[in-house]
Amino acid sequence: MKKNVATIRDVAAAAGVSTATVSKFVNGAQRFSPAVEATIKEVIAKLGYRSNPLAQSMITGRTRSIGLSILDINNPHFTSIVKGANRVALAHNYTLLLVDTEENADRERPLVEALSRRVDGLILFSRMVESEMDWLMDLGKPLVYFGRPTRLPLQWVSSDDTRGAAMLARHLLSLGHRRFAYLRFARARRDHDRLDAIRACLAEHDLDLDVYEGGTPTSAEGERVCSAILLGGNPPDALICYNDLMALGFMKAAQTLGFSLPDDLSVAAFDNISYGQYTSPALTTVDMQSERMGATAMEKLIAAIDGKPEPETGMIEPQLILRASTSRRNASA
Amino acid sequence: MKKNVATIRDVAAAAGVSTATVSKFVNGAQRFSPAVEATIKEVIAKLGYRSNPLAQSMITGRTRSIGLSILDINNPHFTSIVKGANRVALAHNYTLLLVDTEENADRERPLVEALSRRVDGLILFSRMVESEMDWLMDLGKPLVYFGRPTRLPLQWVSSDDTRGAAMLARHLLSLGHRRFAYLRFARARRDHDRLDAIRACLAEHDLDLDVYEGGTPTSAEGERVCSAILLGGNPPDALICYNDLMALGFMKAAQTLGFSLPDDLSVAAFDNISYGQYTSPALTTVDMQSERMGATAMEKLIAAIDGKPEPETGMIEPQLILRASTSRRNASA
DNA sequence: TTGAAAGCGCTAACAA
DNA sequence: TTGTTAGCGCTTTCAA
Repeated sequence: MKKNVATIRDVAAAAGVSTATVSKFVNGAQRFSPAVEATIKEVIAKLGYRSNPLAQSMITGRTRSIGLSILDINNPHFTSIVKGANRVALAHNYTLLLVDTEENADRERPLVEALSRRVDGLILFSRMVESEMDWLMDLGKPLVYFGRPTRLPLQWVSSDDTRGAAMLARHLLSLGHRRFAYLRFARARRDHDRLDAIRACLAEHDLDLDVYEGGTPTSAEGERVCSAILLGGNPPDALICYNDLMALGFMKAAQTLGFSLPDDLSVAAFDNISYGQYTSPALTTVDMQSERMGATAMEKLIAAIDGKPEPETGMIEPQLILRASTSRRNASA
Repeated sequence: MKKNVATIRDVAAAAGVSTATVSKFVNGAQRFSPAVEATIKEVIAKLGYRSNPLAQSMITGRTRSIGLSILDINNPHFTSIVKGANRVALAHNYTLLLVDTEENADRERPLVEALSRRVDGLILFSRMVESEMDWLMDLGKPLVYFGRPTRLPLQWVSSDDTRGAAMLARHLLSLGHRRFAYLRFARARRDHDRLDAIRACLAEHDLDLDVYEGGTPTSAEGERVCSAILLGGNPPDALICYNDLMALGFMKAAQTLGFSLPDDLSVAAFDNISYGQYTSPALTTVDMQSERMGATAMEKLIAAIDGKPEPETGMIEPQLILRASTSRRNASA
């Protein structure tokens, strides 16, 4: 199996030129006499030579790869981000190195530190609290962060969660809902933005918000919490979930409990993962433009690597997607 | 931003020892006099030294990373595979490099060739026809292939598609269904196994199979094909789709067309992606054990890298998951 | 137990 | 247009 792969020296020897010449040829660095060009080309083909990217990187200091750290590869929100980032990376001839920290903040640092030595730049989704992220600055690599850092001078890309949550809350208010609940996921920073924005909207109408704690941002958790929300003595007529996954689980459990959606209550969430279309009722959601977020982050990072300025804001506008899981409040409910 | 990171020489100089000593210390290669050990440790901490994995790999020829090439990161089947593979890789202290070829066979070769130089081994999901895959053998790296190669002497991991499809077909037969249709995705090799197995089961009962061609293994394609299947003049009373994604799309479109599932027809598919639980009716499916497949592939690959024998078969047993999208044939239909 | 020295495969001045 | 030379940061004999 293990072949002894041809090195640049083998090519140089066989072609009767110096390694420098071969190197320049391979990198298209200059023009050559037809004779030399022909022989080099031929020898390379014959030997099946391909330059060793590791050796190349050692000298140039560039790896042509980008590290992307996400929180859960099974969450479609993140795969869309990866998709967007990957497209841009490919277009710029970069390879993507992916790390999945599995929502485990402790695992992040070692993984990212190891990753950082193999790439030209990093894009990070993190659950670490900002006060414990100073080490990021010592990595010595360009970096783009998902979310808005308050203290660290990091490049960032963020969805406008405040805006998105407000849009959703206002829409539900306009449908006549008055008893609101929010199923949160407090470890996410965006959760706090969403919660605050929803509260603010409701406050304008002198309405309260019931808040339920979700332990993980998953459909299983949505299922688990369902009975507490619906049978806990103070059922809402509109529920907002931290993300679509939780809403999917919640809706299934609610229907199992005999509730009818959206007649008994409206349900909505965030992300616009595609599977929200396939439930009954289909899920109303706030599209956070995951793929665009990934693409934007990658564009910013590559610009930073190339030393180009990127003054533009990294804030991404969300869009409200209305589907059948939200409807006008049922007067009889 | 760019720090000049400490090298092994900086450490050696500051500690008053040779680089060789530092190297051995870092790699835990031998024992040292307490004095030396203490100073080195101290200097490393002070300088924040971390060895450069690129330089290390150049010499040792090992990168401690694995390349994984998948067909579509937005397909939960593949993310589960990645999850499984990543778990095992992490446990063995390997980093995962991910490549998404986006169902584009032409893109595979350049991406995989580039990847192969940066990793110790490769795990491949491919849409290339086997007759055009000989170049894989020249990569000079251990390799595990998803699916069963007929000619190339590759290590492989595969789901037992023949078995899974037969289980599903027999179950539908036992429910009284007689008019079967299969929505295929012919570019996948597994599709042929499934098709053949379904045909064989039906043949035992002198039944035919209507076959519809899907262009992509996506929910959008399932939606698109729906009307042709249901309103094409020969509607089935049981439809099997190549994968869950297609079934999700199909079911939504069928309900939009006014069909009632599973009363008007039973629908089932393959993969057991989690979103099949959240549709109404929930989707009957064949669990292909995606996560296990990923884990098994990684285990085999790491064993191969370590030069250990791995004689065990890579065939993975599927499991039929019964849900509400399949039911006894409705006599009035 | 420690160090000197020779590279790994390649690029980047600088000369020719 | 081509070649010489000196490394990148590290490991690895081999000798001390």
